[in-house]
Amino acid sequence: MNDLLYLKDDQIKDFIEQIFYAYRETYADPKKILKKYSFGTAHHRAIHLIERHEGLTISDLLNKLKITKQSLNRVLRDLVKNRAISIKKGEIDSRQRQIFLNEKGKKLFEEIFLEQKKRIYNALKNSDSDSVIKFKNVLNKIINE
Amino acid sequence: MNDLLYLKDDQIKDFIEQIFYAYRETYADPKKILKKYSFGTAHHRAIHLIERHEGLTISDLLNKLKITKQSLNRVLRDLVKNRAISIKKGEIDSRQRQIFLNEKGKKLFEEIFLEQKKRIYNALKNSDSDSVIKFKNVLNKIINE
DNA sequence: TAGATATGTCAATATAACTGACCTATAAGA
DNA sequence: TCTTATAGGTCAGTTATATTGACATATCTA
Repeated sequence: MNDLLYLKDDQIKDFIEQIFYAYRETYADPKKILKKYSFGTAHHRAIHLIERHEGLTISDLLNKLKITKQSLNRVLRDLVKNRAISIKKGEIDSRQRQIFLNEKGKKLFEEIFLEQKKRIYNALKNSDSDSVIKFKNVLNKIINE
Repeated sequence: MNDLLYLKDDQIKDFIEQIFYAYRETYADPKKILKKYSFGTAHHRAIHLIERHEGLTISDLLNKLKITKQSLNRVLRDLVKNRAISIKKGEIDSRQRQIFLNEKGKKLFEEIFLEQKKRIYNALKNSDSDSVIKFKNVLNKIINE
């Protein structure tokens, strides 16, 4: 298909394998912390996205997570019950709901992030900025393909 | 924690989000194909690793997947039943089992890979080799942290 | 031969997703 | 204003993938 080494099938297969490991390890690190709060990785992903996109709507979150609203509902119910998040009527369109982290949710996020950060931080600290920029660019191209 | 832009928390949070998207999208692509064979992503991951590491043992596979042997057993049973793989006694240590793809498994792998490859191939084809090398290096550091 | 190792399996449970159906509230267009 | 579309909530049942714990067998190693 191509004579460039980095486009050979074996290289692509390696990437597919490594993307799996990178995801699994990155999200495995904070599982002990989550368990203290009786949360799982589904809650983690939701909290992460809410922190990164404060005030996002239910459908924003559904589009990012790509799960059904029934699945998301379980997760959000748990987070509301725990007072980690608040769900408010949309300011412009009141059919919508906007999701925010409460103080408790912010603290939980920080605790999770502190643990999860280590792996990425340690991987990047010995990389030059050019490597990091190029890593980000390729990652982005993979996502947006 | 650090004054380098690419080590700021926001950047790290972005990476955590992007690693999730990259994994999800990469493994979502072949789901329709898998469904034809009544297989899921668990079977896909196993087939991928068996293809990449022909003749690997049960414990090799367990170490790569990091799931319990009970979980793996369901997956391998399905694959054996489908004649996608063969499990043979270890040549050196006959307590061990070595796993191989059959012709049917190889064809299935190729069908899955052809679909999954597109995303990675298209992402890499417009990147220079330096970007690809650096992407691989950073990914590796994340995994081995 | 005794103990350690590699694997297989039964049973119960947990987590996170799914499909399908149906409901309310609100916005937007004819 | 009436109608339809959209955003979201919820009930019920099911599926996929993982877990824990217990126990069994075969084989290697000291």
